[in-house]
Amino acid sequence: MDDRLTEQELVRREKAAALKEKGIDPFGDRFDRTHNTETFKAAFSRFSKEELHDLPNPEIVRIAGRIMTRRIKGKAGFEHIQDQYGQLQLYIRQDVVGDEQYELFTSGDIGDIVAVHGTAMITNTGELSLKVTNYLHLVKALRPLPEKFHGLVDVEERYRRRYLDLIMNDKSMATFVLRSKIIQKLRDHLNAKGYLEVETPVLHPILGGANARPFTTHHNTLDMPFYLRIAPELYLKRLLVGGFDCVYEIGRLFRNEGMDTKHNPEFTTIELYLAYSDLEGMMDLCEELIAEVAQATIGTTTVTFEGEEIRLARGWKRAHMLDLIQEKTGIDFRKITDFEEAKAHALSHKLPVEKHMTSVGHIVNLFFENFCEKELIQPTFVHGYPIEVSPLTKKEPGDPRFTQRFELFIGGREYANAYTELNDPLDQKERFLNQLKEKALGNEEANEMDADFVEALEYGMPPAGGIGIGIDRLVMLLTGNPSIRDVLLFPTMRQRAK
RNA sequence: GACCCGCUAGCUCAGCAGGUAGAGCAUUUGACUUUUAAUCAAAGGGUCGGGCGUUCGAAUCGCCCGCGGGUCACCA
Repeated sequence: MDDRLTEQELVRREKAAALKEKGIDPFGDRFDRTHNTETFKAAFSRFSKEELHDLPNPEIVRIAGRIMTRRIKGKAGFEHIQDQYGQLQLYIRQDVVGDEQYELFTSGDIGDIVAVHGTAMITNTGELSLKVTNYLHLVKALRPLPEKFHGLVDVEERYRRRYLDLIMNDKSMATFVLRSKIIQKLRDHLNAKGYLEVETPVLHPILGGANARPFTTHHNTLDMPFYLRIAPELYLKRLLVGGFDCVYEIGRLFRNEGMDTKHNPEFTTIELYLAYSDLEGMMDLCEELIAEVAQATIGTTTVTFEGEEIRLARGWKRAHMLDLIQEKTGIDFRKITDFEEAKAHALSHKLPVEKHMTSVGHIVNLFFENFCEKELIQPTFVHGYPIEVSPLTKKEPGDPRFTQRFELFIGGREYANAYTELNDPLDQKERFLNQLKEKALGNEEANEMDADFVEALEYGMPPAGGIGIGIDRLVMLLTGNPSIRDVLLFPTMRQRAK
C-alpha cells in the first residue's frame, strides 16, 4: 500500500474524522429506499413542472447514490447522484434542510454516497429533479474520482480498477448489465425447454474434451496434480450415460495460451447435450438460441460488428468445409487421399506443416483455417471436419475420413463447436490412442487417454448432439465490443510492479 | 514470444532543436437561493513509470527493466 497521501486524500480523511466527531458514521449503514433513479423517473416524468409544484400531497421519496457533480451557489445548490440505473439531480436549499444538513451537503465530496428524502420537481431548465427535504451522509469516499467530463480513459486503469470504470463510464456499465442479461436469457431459453443446469468438476485429473494447453495445479492432501479444465465435455457426456436427457453447464474454462483481443486465459462457455439428437438438431438449436437471445436482449437480430452488418435471424448458411476450400483455392480434397500429395499442396500454399500432422485431414484443416475462416462474415455452420482433429465426434456415415461436426463462424471468428457425439466406446478408444500418438509427435494440445470415460461409454450413451458456445464472444458481438477485455469484468492482467 | 506505440498532478492532456515543470477538471479559501462541463477571485498540489548512461545541465537524447495497448504467431 502507498502510505503517502495526496492533499485531496488528507482533506477527505479529515472530513471523515469530522463526521465521526459529530456522531455520524463516515461509513454508514442501511438506508431503505423507496426509489432508484430509474423508478423515480418512471414515476414522475409524466408530470409537468406546474403539476409537480402544485401537487397537494407530494410523495416523499427516499433515494441514495454517489455524488457525481456539485454546483453550490451560496445558500442553495445542486448535485447529481448516480446509482446503477443512471443519475438524478438533487436541489438542496439551506432554508429547507436546515443549517446542519446544509453543512453536510457543502462539506461533502464528489464520490461520497448520500441518502436523501424529498419531492419531485422540475427546474427552470426543465430537468426532473428531487427537491431535498432531508440530506444524510452515508459513505465517505477517501479518494477522489476521475475527472467528470472525460471520465476514466486510461485502458489499463479501466481494467485494473473496473469499479472506477463502472462508475465513470456508463457505456461500460451498460455492457456488463447486458452481459448478465444475455446469460440470463440463455438460461431462460434452455430451462423453458426442459434442460437442467449442472455443475461438473473444474479440477480434472486427465486432460480432455478439447485441444488446448492447460494450467496445472496440485492438490496437497491427495498429493496429485490436476489440470484446470479446458472443457467440460467428458463429464457432461457421462451424465448422458447416467440418464440425464438434456443438460447444460455455463462456466469458466482455462487455457494456457496466448492473450489478445479475442482470447483470455479464463473464459466462459455454455456447453449443452441433448440425448437422441444429432448435428442437425444442434444447428437448429444454435441459431434459435442466438437469434432469440439477441432479440430478447438488444431488441434486434441485426448487429454491426467491426464495420460489418451481421444478420442473426434464423436460416443460417450451412457449408461443407471441402466446398469452402475448393471455392477459395480450387483444390478438391474429396479426390485427395494421399498425404504426400496433400502436403505438397500445403507447402506450395506456404502453410506450416508440423510434425504431428501426418494425414490428409490435418492438411484440410490447415487449408480451412488459413483460407476460409476469415471470409465467413454472416453466420455460417461449417461441417465436414476431418476425423484427425475431431477425436470425440461421430464419423460421417458415408465417409469415415470426416466427422459429424460443425463450427459456427460469424465475422470470421469461431463462436460454437458442435458434434453428433461419438458414442461408440471402441471407436472412442481408438481415437484416444491416435491422440496419444500425436502427443508423442509433439502436439501439446492432444487429448490424453481417458479410460474411465471409455468405460462409461461401454455402459451405453444414447445418440446425442452436443454444442459449446463461447459466451464472451457472443457478448462482444451483441454489445459491439471488439476486445474480449471489454466484456470481462476483471480481465487477466500481469501483476503490477510495486 | 516478435515488432510498433504509450506511461508527465487524483483524472484528462500540453510540454520533446536538452536550460529551474504547465492547463482544464478536482482540492482549499472567499462571493453567489433554479444551476447543470455553473460562474467569478485567490491559493496549494509533481522523485515527469523505474534504473543506468551521455551532458555543465535530461520529462526531452541513448541503453536496460517494468506495466499497458495494437499487430502478428498459437488458440476459442
